[in-house]
Amino acid sequence: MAGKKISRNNDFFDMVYEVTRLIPYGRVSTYGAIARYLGTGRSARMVGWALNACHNNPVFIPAHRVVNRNGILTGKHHFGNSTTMRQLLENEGIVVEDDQIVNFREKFWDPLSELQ
DNA sequence: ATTCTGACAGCAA
DNA sequence: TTTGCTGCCAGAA
Repeated sequence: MAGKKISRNNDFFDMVYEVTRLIPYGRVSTYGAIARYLGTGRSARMVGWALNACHNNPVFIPAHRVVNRNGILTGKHHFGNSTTMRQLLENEGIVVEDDQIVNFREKFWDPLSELQ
């Protein structure tokens, strides 16, 4: 192999993808929670940036299960149509009203406490 | 190398 | 309560 770098080694991006993949079906997490789990609690924006490039990853990543700390679908505009993210969530039994997850507190999955 | 930007979060008015 | 500004970090131009 003549030094072909498809994806960087375990970068922050891959870490984000890995955690995001661990979010259970029907549950959601937040950018800040993932960032905090990775140790860099103040890089929540980087989590979003990483998910923005998640299409580079061959593995499916349930990025629709990641919302902001208020349970709002701030990244819906990055799923092609503005309704795709909401549909994906509702498909998993999550109720979304006005771009916000209903009973977000109950659906919230925190890697810090769940994965320990 | 320097500057800009962003799928956030926290805090001040 | 809602709105707006600031800090944050890493990648892209």
